[in-house]
Amino acid sequence: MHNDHVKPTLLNKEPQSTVGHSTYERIKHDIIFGNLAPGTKLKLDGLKTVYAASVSTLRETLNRLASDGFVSAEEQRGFFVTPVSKDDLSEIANLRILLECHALRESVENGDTDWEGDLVAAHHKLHLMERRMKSGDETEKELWKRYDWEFHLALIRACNSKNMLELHAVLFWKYLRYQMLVLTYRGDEAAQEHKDIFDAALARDSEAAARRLEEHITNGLVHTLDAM
Amino acid sequence: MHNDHVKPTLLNKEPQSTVGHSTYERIKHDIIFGNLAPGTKLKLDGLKTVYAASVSTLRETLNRLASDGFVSAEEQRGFFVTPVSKDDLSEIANLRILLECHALRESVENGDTDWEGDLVAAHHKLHLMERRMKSGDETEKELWKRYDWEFHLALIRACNSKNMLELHAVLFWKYLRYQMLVLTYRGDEAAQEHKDIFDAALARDSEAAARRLEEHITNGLVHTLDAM
DNA sequence: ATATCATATATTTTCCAAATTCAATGAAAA
DNA sequence: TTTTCATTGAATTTGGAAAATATATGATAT
Repeated sequence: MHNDHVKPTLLNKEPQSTVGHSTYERIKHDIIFGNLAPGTKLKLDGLKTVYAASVSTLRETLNRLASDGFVSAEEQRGFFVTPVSKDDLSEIANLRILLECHALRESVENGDTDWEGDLVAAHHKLHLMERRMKSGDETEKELWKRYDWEFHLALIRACNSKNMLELHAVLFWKYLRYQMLVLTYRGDEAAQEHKDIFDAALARDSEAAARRLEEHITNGLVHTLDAM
Repeated sequence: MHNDHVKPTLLNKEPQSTVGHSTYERIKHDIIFGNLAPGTKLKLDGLKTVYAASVSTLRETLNRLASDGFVSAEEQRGFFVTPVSKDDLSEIANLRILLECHALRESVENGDTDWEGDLVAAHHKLHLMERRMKSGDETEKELWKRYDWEFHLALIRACNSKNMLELHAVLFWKYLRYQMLVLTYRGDEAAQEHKDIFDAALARDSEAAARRLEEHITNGLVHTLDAM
């Protein structure tokens, strides 16, 4: 916890949640976690009542999501939740491998002490959560996936490329939608793979870390494809 | 010319240019080609008169461009043309190398006869243009860059990944903005490099093609960095 | 029956104006 | 002089209503 005793008026720049920003987050969340099924027509009137926002605000939101790829926009025919397909999933997984493994190598080679500290913390939190999941407590899948995300982010954070991190984030969440879609998990194996990657990263063995990360993603891909 | 004698009402789905779509293209173009300088504040009232569109339409456009990364949006403080920096340029170039070289290898290994044909055509058009540029005719830089783009796209088009092509397109245009910014060109060397890549691709030597492409992008990066 | 066309309904696209928030200016107090 | 506070003006954000377009329905003709 860094930012505790800050002057409330000076450094608090983020929580100014506008309607636009919060509906963006909400719709994105609903797409990723399956509340809005792939292919669903997103009629403005309907969304207006559900998300309590005006047409203008909703159109801004949907346009942003369309650029991200979570929503498909057809000129003069409205917006749809982007459909899913095995091909699309494979493409996303392969791009994730390409980008995330490269970023991981860079990160492992450049990461400083702060990076190591954050990584240890992230893995610890994920590890605790994975043990809870293992003992049958599946009530907090979303929290689990947040820790999963924060771990993978911590791994590559020291890659020194803002552009890389932005691209990777979009890929990660697109990939997550597929995981959420099939509703079948491989907690144990994934947990072990996380540990293996973590160990290699701390040992500063960038090649081993990248190799294990590629396996990790590939295994997840196969698992998800099988379940589709 | 493929689509000549088509029933005008049936297959003509694209040219339904809405105001939103065309202002998106225009503003994006103006950012890439420098008519809107990096850092410029994009005030809605101002844009309204220039682009002849309403505030709502403009906000949709700017939100899309913000997701693409051409515009920076600060909550409750409006929109700006995304600033430039040497670091950002390096990041973009490195990402382009990572993605485009990978896509090229895939494409060279999978491309069919149609791909080869399109590639030959694209290179021929680019080559003609490069000769015109060499002889001092710098009147049509934009057309030249379009052919450049179409050549690079033709190279990787057979990579079998829609997601890859979309990501690559954004990177290419971001990279192009920097080239346009410095206004100094290295026509001759680039032309030779294009030819070398082209030859390797046609010879189905994916590794050589990828190696030459990486050099091509690296050389361009160094050249642009020097000019900044 | 099938196809074609006109009408009516639904939906998207666009514009405008009210509401909110930020930035600049200047006055009053320390 | 410096800081603080209130006021004014400018810009963004939001909502809602008019215009343009697409979809559905039904009638007419082939």
